[in-house]
Amino acid sequence: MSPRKRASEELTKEMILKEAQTQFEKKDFQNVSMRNIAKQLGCSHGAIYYHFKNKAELFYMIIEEHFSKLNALLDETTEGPENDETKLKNVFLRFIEFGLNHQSQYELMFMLRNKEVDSLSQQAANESYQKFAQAVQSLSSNQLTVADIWSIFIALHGFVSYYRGFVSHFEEAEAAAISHVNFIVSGVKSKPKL
Amino acid sequence: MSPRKRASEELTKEMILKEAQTQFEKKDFQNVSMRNIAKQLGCSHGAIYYHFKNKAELFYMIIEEHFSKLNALLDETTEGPENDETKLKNVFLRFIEFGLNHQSQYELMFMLRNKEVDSLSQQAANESYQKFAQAVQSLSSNQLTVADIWSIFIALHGFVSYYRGFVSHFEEAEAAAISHVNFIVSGVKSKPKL
DNA sequence: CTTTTAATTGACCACTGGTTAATTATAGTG
DNA sequence: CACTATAATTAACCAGTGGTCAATTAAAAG
Repeated sequence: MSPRKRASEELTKEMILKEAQTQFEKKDFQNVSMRNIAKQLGCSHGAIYYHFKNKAELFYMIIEEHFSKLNALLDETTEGPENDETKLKNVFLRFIEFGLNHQSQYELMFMLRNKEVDSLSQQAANESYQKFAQAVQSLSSNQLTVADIWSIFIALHGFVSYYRGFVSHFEEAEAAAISHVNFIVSGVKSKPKL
Repeated sequence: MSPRKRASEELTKEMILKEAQTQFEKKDFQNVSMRNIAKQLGCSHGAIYYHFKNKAELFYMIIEEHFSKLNALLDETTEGPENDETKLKNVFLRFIEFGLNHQSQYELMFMLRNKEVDSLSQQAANESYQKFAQAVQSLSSNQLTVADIWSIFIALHGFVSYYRGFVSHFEEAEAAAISHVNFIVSGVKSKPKL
């Protein structure tokens, strides 16, 4: 009554994570269930619990991965060959792009404050923010206070959290994103020069 | 096996709406259920369905009410006795205050794009936004484009959607809100005068 | 005092979802 | 080949959800 799969079809952590990611692209995280992940993988939902202690552990691995991705993205953009203002705009734009192209993950990373999100991911969020703040500081030739940079982040976050669910990919909101980024940058430029 | 309540204890639409509001203050809307509303009211959940067709109808009445409240708030602030710049800041601040003091309602009003929110409330959201845009336009002595005003709204929305769940009342974020509003206003002031 | 009428109950349905214990087939090992 | 560790299946449990409806009963109307 319980045939085991051939070795070639054996379930791996990676397969489960990948399928979860796939579902995250279509639904928000609340609607991604262990049972449905299993169904799509063609395995029983119980099997997943052999590889992951519980749902939280699975989801946590995913967001950890995405915090790394975001950090890498920020570094990469900051170290690019363009001039500082272009790079600053790119930091803003690529943050938005990241948020809109990984909406469910972004939600877990920056929008949930409930029990679902534990202190570990709060810490990861803070670290990513610090990276962001440092990038903005170093790319701007204006006097920006800590509060200014925070407001910039909030403004970008606002864009992502408004358009998420409304568009499914960054490109659909790209024009609006560029306009928003220009608004922010023009505000930054009004600050006194260093 | 089914005693009916005395007249003095009879259920009314208002009681149900009020209890739903109370629950909205503690939990986000996803976790407010017909069953729990009934439990707190000391009635059976079936009783609620005598007064409301379904959950959507109940929730919709609540957000309708809140769109009206927000509209009134915007009018009130715009028509105040202060000078334009103060009033502009107040419009921003009170929008944030509204969002943080009615978090679940704000979520339904401006954050949900799923099936849960129908086209009717989308329309109400647009109307409220138009009111906001007009207020900003009329209170600003600078040349603001449609895109600029949209960016301002997004920046405010960002504040609300970041702090919601993190603080439970506006006052807890008031200092940060003032700082954010000042950031926005200083950006506005860098635009050419009319 | 009797008949309406209106409000309420509670059982029921059909779901979704996480989690776990018992079970069994397979793969690797000696 | 036998044995064991492993990886999977199954079924059940538990807790919740929105929603429906016949039966009941309190209050209102006559």
